[in-house]
Amino acid sequence: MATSSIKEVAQLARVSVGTVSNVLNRPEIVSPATRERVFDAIRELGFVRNEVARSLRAGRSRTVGLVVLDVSNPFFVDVAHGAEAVADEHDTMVVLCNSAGDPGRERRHLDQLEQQRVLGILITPVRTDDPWLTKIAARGTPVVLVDSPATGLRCSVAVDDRLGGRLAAAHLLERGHRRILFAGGPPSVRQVADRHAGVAEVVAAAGGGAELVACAAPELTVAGGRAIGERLAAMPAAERPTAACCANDMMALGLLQAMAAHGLRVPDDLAIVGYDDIDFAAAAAVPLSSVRQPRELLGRTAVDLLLDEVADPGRHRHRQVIFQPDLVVRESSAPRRTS
Amino acid sequence: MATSSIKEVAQLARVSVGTVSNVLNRPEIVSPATRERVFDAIRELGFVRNEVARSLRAGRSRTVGLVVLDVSNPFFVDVAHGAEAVADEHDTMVVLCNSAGDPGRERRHLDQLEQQRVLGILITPVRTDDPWLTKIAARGTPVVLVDSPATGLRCSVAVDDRLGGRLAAAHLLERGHRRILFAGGPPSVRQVADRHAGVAEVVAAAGGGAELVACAAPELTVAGGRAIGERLAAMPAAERPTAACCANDMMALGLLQAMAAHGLRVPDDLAIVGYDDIDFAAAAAVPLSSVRQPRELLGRTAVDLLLDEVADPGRHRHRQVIFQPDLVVRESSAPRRTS
DNA sequence: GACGATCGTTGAGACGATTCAAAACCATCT
DNA sequence: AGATGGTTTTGAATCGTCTCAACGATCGTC
Repeated sequence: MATSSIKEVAQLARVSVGTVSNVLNRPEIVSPATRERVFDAIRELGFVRNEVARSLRAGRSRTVGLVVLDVSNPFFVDVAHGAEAVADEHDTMVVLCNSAGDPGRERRHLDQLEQQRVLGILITPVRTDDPWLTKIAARGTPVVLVDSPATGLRCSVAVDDRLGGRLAAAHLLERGHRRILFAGGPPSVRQVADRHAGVAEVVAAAGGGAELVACAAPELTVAGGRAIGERLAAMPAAERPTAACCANDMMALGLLQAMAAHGLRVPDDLAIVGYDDIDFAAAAAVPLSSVRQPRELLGRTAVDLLLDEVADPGRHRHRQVIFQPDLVVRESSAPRRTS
Repeated sequence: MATSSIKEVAQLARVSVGTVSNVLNRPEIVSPATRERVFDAIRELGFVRNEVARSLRAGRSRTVGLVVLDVSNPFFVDVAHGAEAVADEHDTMVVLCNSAGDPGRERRHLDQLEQQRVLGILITPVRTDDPWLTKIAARGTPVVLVDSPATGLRCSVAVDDRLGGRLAAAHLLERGHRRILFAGGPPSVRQVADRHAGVAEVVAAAGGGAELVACAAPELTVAGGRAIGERLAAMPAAERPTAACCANDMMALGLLQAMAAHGLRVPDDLAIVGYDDIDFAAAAAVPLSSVRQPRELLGRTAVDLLLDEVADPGRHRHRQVIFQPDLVVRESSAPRRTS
């Protein structure tokens, strides 16, 4: 019942603790007979390695922290999945922490992770370039920004959000839409600002009477999208935009639901393009066109960068990886049957 | 850069390590002057407590593991949220692990948590009564089952799924439906089996030509619900059930989407009742009626039970807490306008 | 000025695993 | 018998923190 230690295993197997440790870590240098005796003892005692002691001795734990903005957003779940896959290969654990967009929660998680002496921290920060992150890194815990570009001081993986915005807008313009809505969220969120900028850029360059209407919800959630949808439905049809770029898929889903609730058809009355291409997007009542991000790859690459830094901090060069998004066209922005 | 230890702090503050430890843990027994000197040293060195060493010394880490079936299901996110709230109050961390319904992944997570010497493990197991859980508990890591009733051997928190099924079915019968579908998933999942049983019980007792049709998807996901919806849409209208109870809200959403895609109206052509009452349910295109579970409370209670056991394993008595679900009626099962 | 009592501070073990230089063992050959 | 070389095994030191018995001041009291 009380968990047994290496010492008790040694006693039972009549060897020294050093030998037990060798059996555990380099079994090949231990003679087969001894090895077997030790394994028997381990089995008999139900010995479970104490990772805490290992970590103390090693000076670091075999764990990386991943702090995300919203665990309920499937986008981050997928990022986490990718991170876990790579971490697994390196016998490392990922602990998922949810800041929920709250700087206080984020800070508490960071403190805990630092105290746990994690290998490193992957984070989508609430505020870009929080000086606290620099302090943490300076104290020896590498930090990699996820879905957020860094300056040369550290590693980061991100997706070109401006390009994503351009892709979405260009697609809608090409489909003949002239009055386009950007359904955004808090402009303090960099991802939103960049996507908006991309859309604006293309619309401005289009000419031919193309114009952009912006509308922001307080949160990047389904509810936020619904709220914007309500406002849209209340507009006279003539003034209403004919297409919408959404800051993310959750909002796009909300918008879609609001349209359905008011008897407006998608894409006929309103074409919609989401962002993230979460699995829900393809499965929506009207399958959503969306800007796809390499979600798992983001996670995988983040861990790669982190482990590279950990393996040899001397040789390591900070890199800022930027991926290209691409557009997945589905029914929600199909060519307009009307007019 | 190299993180500094209590020893260096002591040196800089010209006190013993014991005193630094006292400042950290019982500041009131240290004289104000010394205390200040130590705090200054801590600040100057950017000292960060080493939780690993603390855990080793204490014999356990201030962490509980929470292993869930599916992080992308908002139900579990909410459970985790509740757990975290209580854990926070006790200066404890929750690490969220996703088994994704895979026994192998579950097992790996359990091993890791045990090696980390967590305070205890909260788990929604893939298979009920996995003997491995008993072994873990016997070795000294308390286990609490979540959303799954236990026998007297350990604590558990769960919701009466049979009752939930009865509530959903009774509601639909009361609305005049006679041909009712149960949209389920893998019958090996206890929650599904119980909900099904509850529905079946009430339908059987109803008489008046009430009948139950069962249809199972391979997964309790949106896609699973869609698949069932496709089959439904393909049926001649006369044979089609007029109402559906779903094993969870994800499936209900999928079903709803499939209906919309085929031009069938909810609730007129098909009334739908979901299960879990996740936030998406209320925000769906047609707001979903659903059986509500006290999600956060499940998490809160699980941690309470766990910490009670940890605090005094001697006095602790295992308890099996069962909550009552209740039905939330929304548009998706509104009275039928037709006939 | 001796004796306690009180209050702060100290320092020596733990905790459990890893590491590594040194010791022990064994077989073989001179 | 002794030297040689190779393989196994050992045991002490270490990681950073906490705990607790013991120690030293300081003060009041008689």
